[in-house]
Amino acid sequence: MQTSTTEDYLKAIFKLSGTAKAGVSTNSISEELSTKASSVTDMVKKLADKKLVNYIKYQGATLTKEGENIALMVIRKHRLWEVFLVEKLKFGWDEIHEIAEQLEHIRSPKLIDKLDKHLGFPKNDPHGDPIPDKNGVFPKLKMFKLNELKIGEEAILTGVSEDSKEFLRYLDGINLKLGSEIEVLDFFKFDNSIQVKINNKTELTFSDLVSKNLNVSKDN
Amino acid sequence: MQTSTTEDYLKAIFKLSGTAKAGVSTNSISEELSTKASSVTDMVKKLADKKLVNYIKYQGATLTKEGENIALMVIRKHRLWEVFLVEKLKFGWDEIHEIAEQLEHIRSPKLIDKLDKHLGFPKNDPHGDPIPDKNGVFPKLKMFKLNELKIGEEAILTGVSEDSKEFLRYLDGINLKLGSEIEVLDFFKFDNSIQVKINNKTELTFSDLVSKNLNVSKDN
DNA sequence: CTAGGTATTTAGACAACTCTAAAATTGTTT
DNA sequence: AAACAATTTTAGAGTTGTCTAAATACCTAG
Repeated sequence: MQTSTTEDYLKAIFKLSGTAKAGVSTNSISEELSTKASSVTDMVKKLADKKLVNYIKYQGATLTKEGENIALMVIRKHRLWEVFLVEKLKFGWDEIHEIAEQLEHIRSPKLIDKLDKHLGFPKNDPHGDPIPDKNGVFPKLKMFKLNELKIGEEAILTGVSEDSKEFLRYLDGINLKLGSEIEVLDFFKFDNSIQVKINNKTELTFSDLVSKNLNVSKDN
Repeated sequence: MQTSTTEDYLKAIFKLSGTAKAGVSTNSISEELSTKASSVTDMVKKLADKKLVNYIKYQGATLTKEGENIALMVIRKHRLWEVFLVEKLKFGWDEIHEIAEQLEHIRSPKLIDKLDKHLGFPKNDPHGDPIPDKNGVFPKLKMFKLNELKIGEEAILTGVSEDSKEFLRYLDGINLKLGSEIEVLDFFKFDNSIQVKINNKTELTFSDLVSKNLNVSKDN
């Protein structure tokens, strides 16, 4: 039975792994967890002893199958609790992360299944991030360009095709982030511009060029 | 900011204090928490340093005002989470204690207030135990004999006046325990017998003699 | 009122996780 | 390819909470 510290390390390594298969550096883990690099080295060795990570000196850490599974279950719990906090207890999106950081370590498989059911088996957390199912599988999402959606559809921003500095700075300026929820409000035929609502709050209009370069995902 | 171990110790001392003002013995605490007496001595000294308990060697520990307050808040959290688990997640009464033991240590004053509201400000947990309010005050309960209630009223069994073996065995037989909820369904004038529903489940009828000997408490 | 038993405390050690400071390794730059 | 910088690891130590074993205090039966 792993401690909550163990779970924090595995979650951090999972997050930092992304798509790359290279080892996650000691420094990046220490930054993610607000600890010192030397503490990370110690812990990663212990996790390697428990077969939760693969570790080669000076080359960082990767998760084993088992370590990844634990990380996914922690993420599942974190995101389900976030849904609970927002939907049921009416917390604002900004207030929930810290509380979910604590709740994610509650140990009881039955609890999390019942919570999942109580919430109606949500597929995404309030930030739009997907919630792994009980087998650790992320719900399958279909990828689109934003300009391929129809009026009324909602999707999550999952990437951009164009990554010039100007473009990224533009997205930053309008506070559009990976994971943001985009709802298509209207679509103007004459110039192919598109009116959207971001995160259920901000309404704005994108030119055809912008919307072509935004990759979004939609539940199926 | 106290650790969850600290909270466990304070809660244990609170429980063991009861009405008596005498110090709680080292041994009884160690039994309550499944640790060794020597560990308790160590911890109690540390709690005394933090002004959470009064401790005199060989004479046990009592809570300070501050220690008692923390204990009450932990109990409040524990019991509110128990209500949540039963009412919202549909757990059985027998399954919730262990989970609530974990949830009671989640730190966030706002969380517990919102949970309280979400649950409709319950006054009792599923076992019938009273839930302290946010100032640490137990809801005041009025004591009655069961036969003094009116039709439609609900109350919690808090004691018995008659404690013969037969009587207690009878209560045991019908699965009526301290903390059980009793709702008065009907009242028969001709023999003063009373029809009740126990824990929202079982309906049965008590003779006048039985109902006179059941002490119950009702919110005011 | 004292001997023996029980409860409690002390002493020393351990496990998990953290830190600082110093040493080792890698990698970058000219 | 040598030297400097950045990263990573090691060594040694601290904190919190636990344990075992031994010492001490308390209490009660004879």
